[in-house]
Amino acid sequence: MAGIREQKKLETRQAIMQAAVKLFSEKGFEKTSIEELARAAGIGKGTIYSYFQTKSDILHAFCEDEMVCLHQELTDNADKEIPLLQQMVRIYMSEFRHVTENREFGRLFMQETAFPRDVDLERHLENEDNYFKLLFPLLEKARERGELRKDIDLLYITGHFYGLYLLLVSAWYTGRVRTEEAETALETLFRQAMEGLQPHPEGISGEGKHHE
Amino acid sequence: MAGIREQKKLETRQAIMQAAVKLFSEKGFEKTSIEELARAAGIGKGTIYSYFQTKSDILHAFCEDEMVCLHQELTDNADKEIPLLQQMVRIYMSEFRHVTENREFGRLFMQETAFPRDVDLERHLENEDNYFKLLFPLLEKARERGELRKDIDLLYITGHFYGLYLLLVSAWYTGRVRTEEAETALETLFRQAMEGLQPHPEGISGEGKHHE
DNA sequence: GAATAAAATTGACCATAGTCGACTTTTTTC
DNA sequence: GAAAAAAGTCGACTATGGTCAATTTTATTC
Repeated sequence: MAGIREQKKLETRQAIMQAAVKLFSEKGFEKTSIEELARAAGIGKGTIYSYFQTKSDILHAFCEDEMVCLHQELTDNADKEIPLLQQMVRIYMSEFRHVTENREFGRLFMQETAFPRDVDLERHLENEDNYFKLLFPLLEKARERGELRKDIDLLYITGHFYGLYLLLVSAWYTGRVRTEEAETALETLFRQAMEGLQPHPEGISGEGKHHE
Repeated sequence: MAGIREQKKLETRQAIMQAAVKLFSEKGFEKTSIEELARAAGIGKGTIYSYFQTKSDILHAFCEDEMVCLHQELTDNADKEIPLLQQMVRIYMSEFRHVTENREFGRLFMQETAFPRDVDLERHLENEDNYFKLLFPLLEKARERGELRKDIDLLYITGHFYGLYLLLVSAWYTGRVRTEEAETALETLFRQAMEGLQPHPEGISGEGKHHE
């Protein structure tokens, strides 16, 4: 019976994660010691390190679980027919809400996601690939509908949206954008990215170039 | 005579910074202990904490010195007459080179810059303001030349460029962009942001800059 | 220049992230 | 089912970031 062991491993991991979520939420990440966490999970301190390499790994594991769940949800609910702009706002706002739900969790997650340590690269790239799998079909559809230029690599397109998303989260952490304003801000940024920052050649959509 | 004391304070700070740069470069940030650093600077461990609040503060102090220096340089060398696109590429590439010169330094700096801890907010905002002071005049000039839409807030314009810069650095840390490719990638992204991601109404490919 | 006040320095000390070899439990082998 | 092997658990131990009361150095007052 090779089952008992694996069963137990899963349960222990669960116990750690549950204790972590509870304690981190109650007292914050920094204020929770590993020893305390171990006690709360009903195991020894050393055991934690056979499930996670570092303290922040525990946090990341949680965030990643959330993200996987979120991606699944997004994949299922993706409405491929509404305009790309709205699709993107919807997707990134879901992520935004998850990330900013707990300020400290989110900060560590973003720091690690945007500028990962070399140790975490592999895990990170895998995660990123999931993203592309989610986004590319949507972008292709949008392109077919004529909403996207055909001379820009899809990777670059995702880059534009992701860059602006990073900006939004950054602005949230510096207090320049409040939670309530976030969606409007993101939509504005995305729309501007679609339309371009330079004036439109023949004064088409919306804005004039009235000189002086 | 109130001079001796202040003189010494400056010298000690210098000594710490020098030792830090040396040791951090040689052995990396994590591997250098505060005690070691203190010995190298010829002072006691506790003294360091009357100059810097935390270990990473030492790193940030260094990075900020660099940045101030860089900003000065950029302000002096800014050529307000060349196209905005090139100005922006030049500015952000200078910063990119500084940040990526030392991988580990840069990572911590970016993590803290993009998603600052609440403790560091004030310092961060001050830094950001310097940025705006550098960029706004350039953007205004560009706008006068008809290179920028007039219906977008300048803050948003800087946001677009900064977001794409964040993306570039992020892509560098994940290995998706190599150092040699960075400038081309950034220029491409910036140009696309200027032109917009959606097809141009009259099939004009974006060169439609009838200036002069 | 002696006495006093203020500022700066220090290293012993504390808390805790992470390690490691001894120990316990499960699985495999015969 | 007993013995050996493998996998998992544990907490004492190490290393280090950060604190603080005692000490030394500098400035001020008379």
